[in-house]
Amino acid sequence: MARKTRTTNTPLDQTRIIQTALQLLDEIGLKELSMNKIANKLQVKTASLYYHIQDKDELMGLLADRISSSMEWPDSSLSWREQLGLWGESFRKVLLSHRDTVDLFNSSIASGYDRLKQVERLYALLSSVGFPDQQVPWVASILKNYVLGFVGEEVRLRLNADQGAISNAELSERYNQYYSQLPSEEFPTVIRLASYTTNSDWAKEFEFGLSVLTEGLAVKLQ
Amino acid sequence: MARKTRTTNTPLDQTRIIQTALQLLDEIGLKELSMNKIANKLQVKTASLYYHIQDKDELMGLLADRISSSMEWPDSSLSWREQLGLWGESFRKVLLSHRDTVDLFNSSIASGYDRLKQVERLYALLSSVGFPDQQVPWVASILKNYVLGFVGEEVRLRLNADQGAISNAELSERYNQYYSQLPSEEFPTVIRLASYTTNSDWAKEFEFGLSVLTEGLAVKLQ
DNA sequence: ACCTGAACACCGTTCAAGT
DNA sequence: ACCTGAACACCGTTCAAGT
Repeated sequence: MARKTRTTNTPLDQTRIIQTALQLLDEIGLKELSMNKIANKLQVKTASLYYHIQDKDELMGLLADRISSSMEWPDSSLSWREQLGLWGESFRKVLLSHRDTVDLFNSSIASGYDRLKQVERLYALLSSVGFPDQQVPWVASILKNYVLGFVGEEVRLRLNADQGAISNAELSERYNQYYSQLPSEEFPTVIRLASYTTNSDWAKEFEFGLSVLTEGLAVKLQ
Repeated sequence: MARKTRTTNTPLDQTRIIQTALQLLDEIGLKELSMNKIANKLQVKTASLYYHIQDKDELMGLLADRISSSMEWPDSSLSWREQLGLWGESFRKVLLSHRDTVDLFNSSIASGYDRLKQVERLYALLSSVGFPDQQVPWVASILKNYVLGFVGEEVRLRLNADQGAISNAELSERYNQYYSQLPSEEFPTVIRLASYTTNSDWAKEFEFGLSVLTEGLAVKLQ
């Protein structure tokens, strides 16, 4: 038999699996991301993945960790309001840098090094600002949930728009039509505000919400 | 052939499917809830479900709608702060009344009658308080996301506790041990606050967060 | 009109066996 | 040590066929 000259594939390891999974995530989205497809892309049988990884859940956790490792942190010489503002924008940017990250983060508990590191930094910031120990995890959780919730909704609504390759104005018009079909005695306010439920400036809306939080937190700090 | 006296099953319809699915949801949780198992519980073949329902996604939406139909609404004669406080508690109560409701709500867009009705009521409240039209959907979204995020985390952490049938003190101890394994130069704050990350009074923490939001909103209203 | 049998194209995971 | 073949117990969905 002729000796095959096919190059031996570089061996599998967690890093390579994660990297490929992340690529695939961006191509096909979280719902379509399967162990089979990841293995396929790595030119390997599915069972091989299980030598390097416990199960799909663990892989999802590693993915989330990998993504959050690219968080940038605000300079600690800034005021706490500025720091929180920049933190929020930075977190949002990270979440928008890959597909379906919000679902990914929500489906796995933060236990990896990189995600814990984010928690550490946020705790430290809040603690230095003057929040009592008991409230620090509470406040951190509020902030984290705000960003996750916001970006989750942002992505859901943007997807609706992108699917049809439609302009903002057209989308707004479509919503208007949808809502105006509703019985007007039952949904007067929804109908009246229909045009405001879509065509918004996401960055501006994000900042608005974050400032609601910081104002509220400032009151608590008094 | 002998005539079978087996009672003919009451015919399938959406309502019966939803009801059974909801029961099953509480028994086995969202991840285990499959069309097969729902059909099985109804003593019917899986394919039959598809005569009454488009697909699983639609069923999940109907489920979410059914759950949110039992929302109670605060008396509109109260102050807006009180109304928002009661609204939050009511929403939280509804979410805690069935298993995995947060994932359910997050995986389906609000389009059914009952969920839209909740939106209408919240919009109306915020509008009457004096928020400008553009901000009403923003604020509603902030409030909704706060409750969903909070309850999601509450359920996740409570589950950790219930799995081991463990007391609050024991759980806190376990967390302490877990966190103290971390390198102390890297995670000083997380380690220091370890005991506060678990044994909290959920109702109190919920109220705290909601009051942060209302204080912040009050500032915006000035 | 309502339900089913049978098939399709997938899942995640395990484990003995191969190299 | 690392990978695979083969199997297991499931998924959601479709559709011609039965009553």
